[in-house]
Amino acid sequence: MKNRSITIKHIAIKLGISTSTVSRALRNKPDVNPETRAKVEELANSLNYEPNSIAVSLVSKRSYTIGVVVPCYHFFYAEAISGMEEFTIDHNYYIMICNTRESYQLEKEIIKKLVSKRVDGLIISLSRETKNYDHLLELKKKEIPYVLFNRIAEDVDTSKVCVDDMDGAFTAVNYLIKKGYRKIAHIQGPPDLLLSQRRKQGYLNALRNAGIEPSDDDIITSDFSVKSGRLCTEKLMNLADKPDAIFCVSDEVAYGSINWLKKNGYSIPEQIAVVGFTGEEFSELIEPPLTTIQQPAYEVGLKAAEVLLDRIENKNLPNVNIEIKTVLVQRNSA
Amino acid sequence: MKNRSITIKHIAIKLGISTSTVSRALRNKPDVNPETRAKVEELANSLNYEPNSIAVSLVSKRSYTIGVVVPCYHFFYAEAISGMEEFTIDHNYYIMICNTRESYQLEKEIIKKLVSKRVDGLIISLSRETKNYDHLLELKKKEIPYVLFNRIAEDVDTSKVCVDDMDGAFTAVNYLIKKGYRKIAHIQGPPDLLLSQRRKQGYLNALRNAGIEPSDDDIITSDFSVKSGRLCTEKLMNLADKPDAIFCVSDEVAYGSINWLKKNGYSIPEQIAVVGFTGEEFSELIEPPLTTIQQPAYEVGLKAAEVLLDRIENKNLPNVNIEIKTVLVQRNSA
DNA sequence: ACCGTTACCGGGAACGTTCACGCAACACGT
DNA sequence: ACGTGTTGCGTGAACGTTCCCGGTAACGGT
Repeated sequence: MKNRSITIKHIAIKLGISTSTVSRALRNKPDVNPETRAKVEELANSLNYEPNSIAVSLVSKRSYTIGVVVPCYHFFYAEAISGMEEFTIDHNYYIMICNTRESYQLEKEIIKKLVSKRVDGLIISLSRETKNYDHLLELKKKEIPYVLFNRIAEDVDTSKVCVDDMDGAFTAVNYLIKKGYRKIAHIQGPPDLLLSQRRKQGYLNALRNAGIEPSDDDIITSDFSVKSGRLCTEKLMNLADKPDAIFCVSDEVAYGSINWLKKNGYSIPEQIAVVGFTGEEFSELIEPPLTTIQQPAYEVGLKAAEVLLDRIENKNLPNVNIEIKTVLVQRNSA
Repeated sequence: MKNRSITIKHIAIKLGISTSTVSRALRNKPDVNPETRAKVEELANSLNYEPNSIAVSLVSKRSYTIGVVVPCYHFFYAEAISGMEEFTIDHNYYIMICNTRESYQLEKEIIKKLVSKRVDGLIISLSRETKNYDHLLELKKKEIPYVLFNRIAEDVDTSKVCVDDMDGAFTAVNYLIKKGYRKIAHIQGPPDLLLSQRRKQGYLNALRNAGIEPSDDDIITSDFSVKSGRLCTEKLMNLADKPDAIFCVSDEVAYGSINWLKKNGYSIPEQIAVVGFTGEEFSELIEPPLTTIQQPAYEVGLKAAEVLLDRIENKNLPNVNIEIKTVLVQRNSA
């Protein structure tokens, strides 16, 4: 009582022809009589035949599957994954998603497993712990194409897709300056992350560009969370020389910041302005609606998928380094 | 210059033994001399050998992959998928995620493709358009286990995991009644969705339970979006007999509702109360923080994965129908 | 009558594993 | 001397495809 799904062989036997002819007929290859082709197609249809893609993969050495490795399921990644999925499905690829939970160890294991599952390529956003890139070099050695996105590493030789963080930060801070704010603080992300560094650099550039000398006291480190947004804001507001504006590394940090400020009687944006970075769907729903730098997450995912698929189909395409521009969304928090 | 990854055969040849011995050695099977086993393991390690899981799948007829089909990438699904992924990865399964974008046609095609990819099972949340279940019956016929979650269909014979919507809605409305609200309106979801019906039923039950006769005018239909929350609220507040509380089918609808109410000068919760359903992360950040029914999305996903994996490992387990309880989160909007 | 071409089809190997057998070698007890 | 076990290993088929190669038959041209 074996649960055999129907194969090319069944069709061949039933029609009294060989499996190779059936195979040819089904894939619209030449060298098959139109009549036999019709008969094969008819039978295949009526039997609801579906080729076993495992077997196809074994011979073609292509799985039409790509591995996606993210460090968490933050809003940004959900959006980005949505973009990847939409692009890949239209090109007949499927995505396999894994979460490293910010662990370098897990990241290594997961990538290894995905390779053993013979994915055709990988789209990776590095974990917060990742400082060593040997596991990525291994991919290069095995000639498995991969693209880094969002959390990238500068000195890894591969294609990358991310947002122009420096430019986004510059725009945000510049906007604050134009609005008349002068004492602008920055709640930065984990300092070892490239995107944190870049956003901070944009912040510094904007200040210096306006002739304002940044102070170290005005830069404080968060971990992206709402809670740390609250904490950092508290510290900032206990400074002798209080800021009149805060540029936050992420929307969530900004939520925390606004939350603390309101609770402690500050009026936004009159007494103090807050600007975020991400452009979450909800940023417009909080009170006051958040002025923020919108990252096109969906587009980042889609682009990453596009770059990868190109490199899968054509292995010797050169690497690209795509930085997608952000857009400033002006609302009422600044 | 073929990019051959290393196989069991290479190891066999290099060691002068047969592939079956290597296979046995690597999988800790009996019938192999400890010495040869050691040699095999050593060589495999030094060559960084990873079994080709495609080939393994072909013979074992197991892919250790499960297909996840969702209608959109809403917050709830992102959370649920996170739960699935965490559970499955720990059991050495991988998930393949596809988005039907609320289309019945796409849902059918995607499921068919996933089957041809030989997934070991499926976790499905139905599209809004799905009224015909033939594609699910097809799965049953092929003996591919699948579980429905969240957007389930009552008359399909399979395992299901969802939230106890009726109970959640009852709790929410009952809470409003206890708080003294009497004229409670309901912004419902698309009426053909089972979860809409159940939440509405919970709402009705709570009212009748308190001796309040519900009025048809107080029930109005949304599509889950923030925008429709605004629209529905506007209609409700233009009624001759205005409600003093609104029970919303989702948090997003509640955001829209609150948004409209504030813009039009209503004070919450004094003049009118709003209660949501979902328990998004952001529901506590809006003004006023939203009282809502928290759906444990992560847990739903995890449970769905657990139920499916059980049924994959043991095909003749009976179906289960799991309803996970929600919890009322009391905040300031009611 | 001969040869070349074309159209159609089948045989068999290959992809990288696993698995059921079978077999040799040796040990043990009678 | 004989049977009986046990240990360790190899052979070959199987999983469901694709692909290379070769073969046959028919046809047309000289």
